[in-house]
Amino acid sequence: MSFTVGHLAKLAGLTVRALHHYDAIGLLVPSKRSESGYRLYTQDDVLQLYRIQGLRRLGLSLTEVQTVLARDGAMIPEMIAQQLAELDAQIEHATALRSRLLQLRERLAQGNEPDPGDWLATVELFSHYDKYCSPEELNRLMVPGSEGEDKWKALVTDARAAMDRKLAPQSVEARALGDRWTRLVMRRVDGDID
Amino acid sequence: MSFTVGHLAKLAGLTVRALHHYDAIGLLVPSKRSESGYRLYTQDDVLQLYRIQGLRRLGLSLTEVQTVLARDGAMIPEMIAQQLAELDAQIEHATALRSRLLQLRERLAQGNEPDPGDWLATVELFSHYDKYCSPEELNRLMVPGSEGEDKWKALVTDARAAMDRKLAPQSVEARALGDRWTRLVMRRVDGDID
DNA sequence: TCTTGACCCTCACGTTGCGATAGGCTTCAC
DNA sequence: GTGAAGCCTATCGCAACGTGAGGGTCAAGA
Repeated sequence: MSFTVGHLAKLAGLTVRALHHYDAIGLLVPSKRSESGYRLYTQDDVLQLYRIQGLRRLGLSLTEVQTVLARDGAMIPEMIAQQLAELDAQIEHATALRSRLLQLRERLAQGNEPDPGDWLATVELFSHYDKYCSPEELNRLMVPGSEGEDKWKALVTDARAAMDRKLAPQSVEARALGDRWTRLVMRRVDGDID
Repeated sequence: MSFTVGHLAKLAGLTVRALHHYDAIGLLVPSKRSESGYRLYTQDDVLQLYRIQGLRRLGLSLTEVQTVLARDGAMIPEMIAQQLAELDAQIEHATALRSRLLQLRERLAQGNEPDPGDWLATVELFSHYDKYCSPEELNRLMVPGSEGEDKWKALVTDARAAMDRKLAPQSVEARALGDRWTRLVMRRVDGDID
């Protein structure tokens, strides 16, 4: 009693190509081949495939599935813990991104139908705000004690105020801000600090 | 006033290789080259890179960024909506997976330190339960009105009861269940229904 | 018997966003 | 003038298959 790839694929709800792939990487090698070279899967193979699918449904990669099966299922608790940690990180990340998008959408909606170009500028400003006002990025560029430190702080303060006032991105003031900022950064980079 | 790749990379917080890549795919082609072939980025290039990074921080792929920039930022609202939808789906998926893992962990913890092999069996059973007791999968295999329909229903009921009783996966009863299930599925697939 | 259709086989390239070499110029500072 | 950075192009690698291309195999019907 054995299955061809097509049968097994239908049975397991995946494609023939996927089974070919599993075979190629050694994850599920059919126990037999017909004389003409057809893959023949036995009942044990089917069971193994179920195990594979079970682990995949827990979010493991094919490689991870392979090692878990190789170790005969020891270390499953560790895998679960790891998966949970990754999932939590993922969820947190996605949630943060989501709230950022909501915030941006609101901001764009308030500016009553601006130029298409304005949207881009807003996104750009928005992302700068996000990027350079985060402590991490500030630390990266603002080596404490270096010459321009106070200028940076002033600039950041001004920029933050501008964002809060919802300064039009095309305005003279906004351009001036961008200019100040560009000049500072260029000095950093040209001076090759870091 | 222009930047070399290295400078721009440091400035933007990404690698030289990434900028090479952006160049290769036409996302950010430096406006100039030095005589010896060095990439030289102008201020406008830098601004474009900021736009790119802004859009990337919203979760867009490089291709999406490219089309948004090509259309001069029109369709940003649509992109936002789409991103939000994808994020919601992602969050939902991750959350579901998370709760599944928690459930499994609990189940494994309750079985006081079983064989390693038992873990695998439990995962397998668990995943079957998950898979074949979901309405979607049942529909796929259980063509209504077909001959074995009632047998399937009985089997599913028994399996569900077994899961609830936390039947040991190695027990005779569990094996019998697995057998019944295998036989039914094989009839389906061999009979080439679908 | 021949043929048709539904299978099966083995390559092998495409996807995403770069990382990681390899082999070889250029430029700058000492 | 020479060594250390920094630049160039080109290519392989990664995850998990999708999607053909080109060609055998197998059961059934005309």
